[in-house]
Amino acid sequence: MEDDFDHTLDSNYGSSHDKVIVHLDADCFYAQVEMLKNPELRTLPLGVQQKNLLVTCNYVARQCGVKKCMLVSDAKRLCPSLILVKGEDLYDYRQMSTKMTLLLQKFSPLVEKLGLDENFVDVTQLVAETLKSDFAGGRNVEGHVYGDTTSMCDCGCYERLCVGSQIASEMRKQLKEELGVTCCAGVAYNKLLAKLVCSTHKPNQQTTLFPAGVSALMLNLNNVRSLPGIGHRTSEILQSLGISSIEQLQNINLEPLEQALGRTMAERLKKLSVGADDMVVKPSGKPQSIGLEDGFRKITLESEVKDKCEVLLQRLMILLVEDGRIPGAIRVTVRKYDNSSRYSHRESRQCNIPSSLFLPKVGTLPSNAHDKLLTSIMKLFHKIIDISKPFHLTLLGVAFTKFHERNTGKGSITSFLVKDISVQSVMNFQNISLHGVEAMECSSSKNAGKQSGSTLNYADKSGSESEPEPSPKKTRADFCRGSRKRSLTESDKDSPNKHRSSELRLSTGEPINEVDFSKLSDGIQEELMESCMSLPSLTDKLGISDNSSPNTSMSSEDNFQCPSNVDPTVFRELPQELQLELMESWQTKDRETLKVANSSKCLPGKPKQNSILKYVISKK
DNA sequence: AGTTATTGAG
DNA sequence: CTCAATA
Repeated sequence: MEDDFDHTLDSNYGSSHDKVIVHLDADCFYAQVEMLKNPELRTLPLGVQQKNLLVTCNYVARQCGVKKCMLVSDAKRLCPSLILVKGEDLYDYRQMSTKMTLLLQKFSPLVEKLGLDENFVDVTQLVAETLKSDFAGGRNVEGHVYGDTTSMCDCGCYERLCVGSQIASEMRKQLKEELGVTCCAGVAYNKLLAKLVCSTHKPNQQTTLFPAGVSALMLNLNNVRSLPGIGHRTSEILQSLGISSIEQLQNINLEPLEQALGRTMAERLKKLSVGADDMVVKPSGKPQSIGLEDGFRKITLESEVKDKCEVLLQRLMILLVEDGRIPGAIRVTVRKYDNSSRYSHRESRQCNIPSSLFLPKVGTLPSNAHDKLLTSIMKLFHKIIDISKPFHLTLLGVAFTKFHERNTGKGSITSFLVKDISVQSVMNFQNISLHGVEAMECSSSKNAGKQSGSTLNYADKSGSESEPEPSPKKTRADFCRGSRKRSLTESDKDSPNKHRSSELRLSTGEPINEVDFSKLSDGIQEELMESCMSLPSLTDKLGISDNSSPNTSMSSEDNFQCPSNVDPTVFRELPQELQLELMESWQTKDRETLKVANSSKCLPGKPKQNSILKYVISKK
């Protein structure tokens, strides 16, 4: 660990060979999970269905010519015996995805999730340790090697990538043995190449790429569209420049490219085209926003809008409780009817919200939080849509952002109760249904239908902050022998049986208990009381920006905010009730009653790693 | 500096 | 459709 891997000092950043990246991609992920749930399906042709779309299918089905992203009707024609299971509730898939990421984190803390079924792992460190401690010379590649192996690079990458391939093999072995999941893996010295080479041998195989094979791998790509980072828009622009093949992209001059795409994009694409990529494996934490949206044919009435938003909000509250953090702002998104541009012309507005809405009010449950939020949502809506004129919407979305962590210790009684109480308040509201539809693995093949029922989907909380294992000095022996202690029993126990979609699930898997405050012991009552009092002060300090400038276009003005003309230091010390009152009176434009004082920025620039400590310190 | 729009990936 | 990263 005294080795430094400071790539930023390299001049050839992006094309140096000093990292080892493994990309893992689970084979037909949804279908695999379904087969684990019901092993009888293993030998039968199986398809996973969302709406009228076959989002994926197992390899038995593929032998009949069934492909993913087919219409269900077409697939049935091709393979009449095809078994179909609904894949709209993503719960079990998320659960498995989390387990996979957790398992991979034993090899390196640098695990980046891509969707539910892919992971990047930066194993540079583990490779270095292995090379250091393992004197045994013979370096063999596990699995396939892509392309040419004759010419060699002398920077040492050959040995590193060999060890990388062995690590990848061990990862796949453990994923199979402990979770029952088969994966493909790609091993290379950067993310781009690891991902590209991963898919060269499917399924359940792995491939390693050495520098000698890079050129061939790139040139074998069919067109620029298959480069990660080039989507439909960029590929259209490139097309208009007469570029469709990778080779053309490699050879075009930088200037015209810059002209069309801007300097940063142009330079990035040029590098990508020759297999250079300096993207770092960034451990995925919790999402920065949690939202839901619903597409539909038309909505023209305000009352319909309100109804839709209310439903979205209800479901959103569940996700919020599962997430455990407190949002600092809410955003509303709208898509107006527009038959010219098939593409999403969307508009959104957001405003801050007081975190007090999400705290337990002891004794009196926060029944009005919902209404307050709904009011905010409608206000935001009115900023986008002038309802005095007719309007026609095709989509509504609501999302929470600007999260901050709950501030009590993670295992603390309070955090448990807070969670619990929130859950109850949500449940009280109405009964809820958890349902998700996701067009995965499919390049959005038009929801021709109406009512594209809203999707429930959010990143898993496998994140870095839960820090399941600090992984103290892994040696090769460690990962090779693997820790097989875990999981099998665990996953058997909470086996993802028939979870009804209306069932409410906490992320921790803990049961929801009734909590009667008065029955709690005095000590606990006191602790709860105390933390309730301290919560708003801390969270307000962390989460609410002053945003006092009235000139910044559409923002602030109404809705809840930390009163900008109150010294936050003073504000923080006030009792919760008073804080609330201040905020409310401020919100209702009753601003004269507030003392003017200096207002300083409450939020640091980057809410990146949301450690409370960091926030506090950077607040100076 | 903070919001909003666009793009890309799954 | 959800979420991140940019612009």
